[in-house]
Amino acid sequence: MLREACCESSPFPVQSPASQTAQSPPQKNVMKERLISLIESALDTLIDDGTLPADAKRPVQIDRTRDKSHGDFATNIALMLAKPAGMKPRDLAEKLIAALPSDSAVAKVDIAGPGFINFFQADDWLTGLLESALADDFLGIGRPEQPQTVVVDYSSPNLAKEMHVGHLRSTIIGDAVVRTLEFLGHTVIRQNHVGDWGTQFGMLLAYLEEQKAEEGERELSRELANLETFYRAAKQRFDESDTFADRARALVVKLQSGDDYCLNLWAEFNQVSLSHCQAIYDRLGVSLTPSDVRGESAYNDDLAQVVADLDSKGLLSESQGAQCVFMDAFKNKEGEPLPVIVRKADGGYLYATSDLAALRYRAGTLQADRMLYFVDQRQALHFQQMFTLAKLAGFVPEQTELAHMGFGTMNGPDGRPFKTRDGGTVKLIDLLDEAEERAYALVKEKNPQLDEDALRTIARSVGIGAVKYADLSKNRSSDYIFNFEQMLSFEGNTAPYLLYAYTRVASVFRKAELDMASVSGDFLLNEAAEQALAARLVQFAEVLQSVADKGQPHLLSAYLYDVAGLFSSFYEHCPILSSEDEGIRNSRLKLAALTARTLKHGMELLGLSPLERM
RNA sequence: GCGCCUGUAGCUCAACCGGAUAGAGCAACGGCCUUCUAAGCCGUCGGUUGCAGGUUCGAGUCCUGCCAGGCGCGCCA
Repeated sequence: MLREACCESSPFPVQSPASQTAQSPPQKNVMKERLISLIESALDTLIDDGTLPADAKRPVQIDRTRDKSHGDFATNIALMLAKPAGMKPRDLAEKLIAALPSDSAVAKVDIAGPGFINFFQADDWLTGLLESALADDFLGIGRPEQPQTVVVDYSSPNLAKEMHVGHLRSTIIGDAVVRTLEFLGHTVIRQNHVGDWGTQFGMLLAYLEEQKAEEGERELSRELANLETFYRAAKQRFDESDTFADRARALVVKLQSGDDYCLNLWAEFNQVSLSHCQAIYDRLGVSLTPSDVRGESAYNDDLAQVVADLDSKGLLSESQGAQCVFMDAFKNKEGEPLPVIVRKADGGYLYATSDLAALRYRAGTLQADRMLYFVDQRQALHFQQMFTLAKLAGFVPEQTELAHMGFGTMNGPDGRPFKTRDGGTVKLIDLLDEAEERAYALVKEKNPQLDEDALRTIARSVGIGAVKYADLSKNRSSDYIFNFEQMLSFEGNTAPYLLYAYTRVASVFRKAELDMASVSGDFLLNEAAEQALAARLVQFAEVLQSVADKGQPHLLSAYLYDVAGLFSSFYEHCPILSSEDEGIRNSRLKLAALTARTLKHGMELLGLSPLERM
């Protein structure tokens, strides 16, 4: 049951970010850095002339404003320094502004409210950013000076069963972050840490063996077509027959000791199970491939060494027959030291042991600078222990960032864990089927004139996209309520709304028989709707950077929803093709082209499939 | 018992390192299609951010204590 907490009895699971390590450096923003150095220079001036005490210098905070009337960026530096300077914040702000070096990127500087300094960026600075985004394959996103190698552990289903809704969040969120990291220029190594090893495989192999003898290969493939049924049948045999159960236990031992016959049987089972997973990935448009699979079994040969190394580092102690590591930071229910058990009294290894082996492999062989684990929030304590221990034992260098990107549970409309009507686990395949069917009905209702192929294509993009987007648009660490009606709605922050916004842009160019790449002329941003859209478009890079830093794709969702809304507003208020003035027409076409590319790239990073028409 | 987490509008969700008037969508109500896809746009209504203190120029955000709920806590994964 790797990566899957026992989820039967947990209607309201934990919702915490609980990443124990520091985040990578703050996102770069050229304008921010520029303003910071201007402010620092002004501070130096005021310190030199004695207005400010010599120890007044501190990190300058500068943020984007929420309200356009406050300019584009604001700093609270005058508020922070007012007390040490013994001045009123607004008076200090005034002196700071007077001391600011002039800069062509800054059009205006204001004092507002209690003493905020607001910066208005110059129009030609903005249009310069727009031009460079439009001219660049990466939409103006610079390449990192030091690309990182990031190992991302995600999806990681249990191969004993079919994928169910519990695997959705890890798979989708992990994939969106992976795509974003790659787009930003980092090297990503996907690790699908599947659960392909453990006692339950004895039961499955025993049943597989039995079925092969009784039914022959053809029936067998039919039987395996539904892994859930197969698992249940095996479990039933295990429970009702002692001889079967004994055989199952014997098979586990043989399997783990490397018996060829067992390994072949095991490989056969896993191949079928993995092909089911891959079919889901393909259907979902998830970038995982068979070569990303490195399951629990891959670490089997390392487990003894992991324990031996812990021992040689003096970390290991025996408790009630088990090999344990006790760390001061972790206490149990009696307030006594809480062990990480790495070897059971019967000699068997555990989940923790293979995770330690994986950590060492990822740091050593894969040379990870950073490791991200997209695993259920309920395993927060486990990962805290693993990360602390891996560094303590020297399996992972101190400077490597280890982060558990935990996520909450997907609940049904009643706020309880999402289940079938009779309380069973919802298979992912069934969920996706229903999403596509619902989308198909909706699309057909809107556009009955479309042919079957077009309907199916649109329904796939909308249906699958809706399911993914519903997840990706929410804060990862919270639980969320899964609701088909809401996610398939054409209104609000949904996949259909975003997809539709893109088709409207695409349609402008189709109508005009123009190539998006061939837009020309200068940006002329006179209308409020144009300015608002433009100002938001140039923020793409910093949004992606924060998605990569925090592992929170909903930041990108929110951004794209915002861009789509600003475009829709622009589209209503600013005629593009019918504009009389050629300069304005060209400018609007350029804005539309950059919007289209931003929306398209953004949606693709989230794993949606944008459509040219719908 | 100890630890972690959550509580924001009737509902579903936002709110960047503590910043300015807590934002969207749905629902309700009212406008806009002879003009680039109305799957759209514009507007109105809706809040003691669970409660009480504290820190701060400033608190949904930090601290303390309550209330409600969830999750985790020795040989499962």
